[in-house]
Amino acid sequence: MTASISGEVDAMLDGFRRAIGIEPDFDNCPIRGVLDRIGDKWSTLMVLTLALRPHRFGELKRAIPDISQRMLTQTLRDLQRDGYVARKVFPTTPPAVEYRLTDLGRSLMVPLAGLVDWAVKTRGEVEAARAAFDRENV
Amino acid sequence: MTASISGEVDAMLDGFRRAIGIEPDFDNCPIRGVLDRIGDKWSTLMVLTLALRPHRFGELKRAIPDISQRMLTQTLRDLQRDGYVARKVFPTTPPAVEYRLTDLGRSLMVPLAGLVDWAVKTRGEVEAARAAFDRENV
DNA sequence: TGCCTTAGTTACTTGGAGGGAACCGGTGAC
DNA sequence: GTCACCGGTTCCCTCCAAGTAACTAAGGCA
Repeated sequence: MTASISGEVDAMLDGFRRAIGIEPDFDNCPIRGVLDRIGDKWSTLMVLTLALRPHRFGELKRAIPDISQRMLTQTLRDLQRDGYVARKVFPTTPPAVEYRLTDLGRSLMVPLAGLVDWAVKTRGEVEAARAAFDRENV
Repeated sequence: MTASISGEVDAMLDGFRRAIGIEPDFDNCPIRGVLDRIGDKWSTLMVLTLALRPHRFGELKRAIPDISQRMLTQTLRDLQRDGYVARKVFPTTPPAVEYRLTDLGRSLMVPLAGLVDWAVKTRGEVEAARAAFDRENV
């Protein structure tokens, strides 16, 4: 780990320094906007699943078995509202509805992949840190 | 946006496909572990603040004015437990406690920078999508 | 006639994240 | 003596994300 991890990080920190001064407005913060989505219980899993291929409503329910129907609908609506997911209705009977990632949704996969990659790589370190902490703090 | 965004994404999706089959265990999922941290209200802001420079407890409270003392302590303990933040006590009177990012914590800045960068870049698109959605759905 | 399907919606409930405020120990300054 | 300072801890309360379960529409099928 060098003193400066990467130019990208430095650029972000500059942006962050400015942000603290200029915009202490939490609700309009673009970072908070995406973090709230990333951070909720199902969004990421849903985006990841839809990245594999488009899914119908029932397919998603089967792909993510422990999600409730209520949260499935709500998460899809939220993702759709933000433009990450497109909803296409086929007026058949019974109705068929297909959900697929938009270009915007697919573009989220890039930073998300970075995060997932980091999580997998540092998994062991984090577990070790937790074990050490719990040992020291009875 | 091409058919395949990047090799990294493809690799992640492969990993994800395996994960759905092998490990449907939510609590031990390394992705969920980092997402829960990233997703909570104060962790990211705290990591970003500590990335600027080490801070004392009171400095953090002043840097993030609307955090409660309770959540400041709790978030710091969580970050410390996972090995992202190091806590150093100076046995002076009154006591001084310094918090700084560990190497592991600094390494998180890389994927985090990617996410922040993406959030800033796509901010307009998301806002437009929301406005369009709200217009169509009364 | 009644039961199956898909894709939802609605009402009720609960667990946990987070907020507010009071309290604490040790010490130096007034 | 008591006030302030720092870095917490503790208790209590509130609010919201999420879960559960029942209900819906429109048609196919037996």
